[in-house]
Amino acid sequence: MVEDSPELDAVFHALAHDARREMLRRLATGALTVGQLAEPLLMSLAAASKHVKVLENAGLVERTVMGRRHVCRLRSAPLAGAVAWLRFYERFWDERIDALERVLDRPPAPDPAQARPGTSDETPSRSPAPGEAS
Amino acid sequence: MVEDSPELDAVFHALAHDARREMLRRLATGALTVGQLAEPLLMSLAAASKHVKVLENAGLVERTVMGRRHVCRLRSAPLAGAVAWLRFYERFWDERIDALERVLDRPPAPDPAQARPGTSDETPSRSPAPGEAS
DNA sequence: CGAATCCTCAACCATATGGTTGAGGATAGC
DNA sequence: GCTATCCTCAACCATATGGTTGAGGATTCG
Repeated sequence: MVEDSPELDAVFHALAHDARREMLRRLATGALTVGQLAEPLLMSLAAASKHVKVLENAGLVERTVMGRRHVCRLRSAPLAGAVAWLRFYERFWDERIDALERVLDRPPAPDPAQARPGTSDETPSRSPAPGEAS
Repeated sequence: MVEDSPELDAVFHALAHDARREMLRRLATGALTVGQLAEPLLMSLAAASKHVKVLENAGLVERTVMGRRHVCRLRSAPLAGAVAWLRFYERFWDERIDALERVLDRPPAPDPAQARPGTSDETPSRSPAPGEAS
């Protein structure tokens, strides 16, 4: 029942550190070596190397060894899985759409599917929410 | 320098564990007590309680103490921030790989190794990326 | 060749995570 | 009041994370 998703674990974990998000952000502008990725970060090269490995482990970075340097490229496919997971909750923040649009500096999505809060078919033992009425 | 985002750190970290994602999934169907959240998980109540606290810390769960039970409600707003961050990378997995190539360094070769950054003083071309600061 | 460069590896350290158990505070129910 | 229930807290343990330094393999350059 408790469907395990080690892949999602790895992706979210990789994103849970600012240094790694920073690396991805910079990789979005083009391939970079480990040394270049490490440069702006205030940590040793070895530490940055570990972060790269975490990203690689999550499938977010692809490494190509070119002689003595390791060139890293962004592989964003795994992020799609993360977004897919998050998308499920979009309907729940509709009450705060304004907040969402404030963060997204882009025009909001038209209207994906349903914007209604939970009324769907999926009603997994919706317990009476004890204490709801006191 | 490396702009810190403790909020994003907390959200992504909260999502990086299957038990916590499972909790959010179930909370999407309605408010649940800590005990109910813990029930399907194969761990002690105390352990589940810690997970709830992690979610709470990330702002993903709102707790209302009702007598002796703690009722948890989903607060999905922080997820919007996570999605906003991820959305930036949509262009890269959206079959618009050409966009990547375009942003890629000046060398037009498809081989990322061509991103050969100078011999001595490399100058990684920094295209505008969100929140880029170094 | 010899030296500089890029990067990983291994050892080490401090702290965080994720789990357990046991104690117990606060309520609810009898 | 007494007891059962719900949940947190504290202590403890094992392992993971995130950082350091030092050694050194592999390349590239002079």
